[in-house]
Amino acid sequence: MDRVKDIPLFSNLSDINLKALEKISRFKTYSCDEIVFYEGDGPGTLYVLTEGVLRLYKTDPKGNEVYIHQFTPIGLVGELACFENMNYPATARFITSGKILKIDFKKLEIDFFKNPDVCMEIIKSLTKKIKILSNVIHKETILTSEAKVAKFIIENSELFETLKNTQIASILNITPETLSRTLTRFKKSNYIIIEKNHRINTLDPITLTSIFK
Amino acid sequence: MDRVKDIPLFSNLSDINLKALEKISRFKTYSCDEIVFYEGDGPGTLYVLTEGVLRLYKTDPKGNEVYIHQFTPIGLVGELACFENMNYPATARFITSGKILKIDFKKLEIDFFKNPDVCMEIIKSLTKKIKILSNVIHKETILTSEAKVAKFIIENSELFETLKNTQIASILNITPETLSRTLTRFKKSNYIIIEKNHRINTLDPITLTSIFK
DNA sequence: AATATAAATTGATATAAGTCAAAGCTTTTA
DNA sequence: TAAAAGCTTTGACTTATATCAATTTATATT
Repeated sequence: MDRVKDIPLFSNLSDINLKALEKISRFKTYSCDEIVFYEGDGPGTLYVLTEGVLRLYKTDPKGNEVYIHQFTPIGLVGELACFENMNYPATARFITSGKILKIDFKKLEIDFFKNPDVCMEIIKSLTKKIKILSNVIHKETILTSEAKVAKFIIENSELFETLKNTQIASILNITPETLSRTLTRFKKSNYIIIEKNHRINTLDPITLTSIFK
Repeated sequence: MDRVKDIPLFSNLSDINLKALEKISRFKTYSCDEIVFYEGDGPGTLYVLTEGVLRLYKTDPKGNEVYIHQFTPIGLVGELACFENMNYPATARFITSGKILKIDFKKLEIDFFKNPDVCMEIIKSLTKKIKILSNVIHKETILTSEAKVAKFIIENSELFETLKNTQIASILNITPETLSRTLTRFKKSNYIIIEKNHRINTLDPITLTSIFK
């Protein structure tokens, strides 16, 4: 994906608009761990993630990362800061290698957004983002650590095979110790079995679900 | 405000669209404490708040209200649930008397959103909402109780005159006891003075700001 | 003004989760 | 395959904030 018109968000643009867009944007490749923008950076650039996994997180006063979300292609990133002309509320860092289309937002014509198809795509993208944020709020304000772990087991059991417990803990914004203790409790209660290859076997999904629902 | 066309979101609609909209919507007045929708309710209705103050909150497993936001006119409410066809993620309750335009979302023509002005207004409304949610996340995941109170004093000192400490505590999602203890500490450190009529006098805004920034 | 009701304060205690440190496992590297 | 590095587990301890209860202070009502 090396062309602007391959991005669904822009696929319905007229050739004129497309040309204009190409003039004010460029693709950039990133390697793993590279930062796209920092929390607090001023706005100005709209990003379209086209390759790789991009992690958004905030940093608390102790310096800990507070996980917000991981984006996978294709998606708009940083539109809040652009549309509301505010600083980025989170840091974006690639956790794989990746590629992004960087758009100079200030040079974007206003009537560009008047294209109904673009509008609809942006609305879709924004509602998707609201859903993500809404889930973050639920996770961080309503769920206990135990409930977070139970929810993760039910909804993402397959990730146990590929992720270390430290990585899961960081996604859940809990410490590895708390995750370990919670898993041990679930094992002792016979809710789960963790097999040799770190595959998780959910014995009692009903009870586990009742912990977070 | 009793007519659909008085709502800015719809002010640019054609007469035909306006007529259609009027057919699938109706105004409803609410008294204080009335619930508009509960967390978990199925979608289907889009709300436009036209009068009053509408509080959105979630409920944690212990039954406590977790404050999300208070909306004042004019604003869209419940669009996430409609656009994403999911259950409402929070409960909406009027804390004053109020009025709302209820729109039957399913009957809304898709090409209705193709109107560029409506689109732009919806995008504006959505980004505003993302900003709100982004702030909620910041407040609830990054700030300590002390930082929440410091931020509230700096950004909303005028509200001390009209709100009881219990109400402020509920907005900050902390207990009245914690708020009281924090204010006492700030008073002892000479950051603030609380005057007779519950007016707050900020003596050291710089230090207070440094607590949450 | 006297009383009743509501709100704020204070102290004691409980609790969930984080921190630190050591020991035991795995995985990677050489 | 041995050594090193990186994870995971476990125990002891700390911390921030909630909870519960009693008291004091404000506000509203008669």
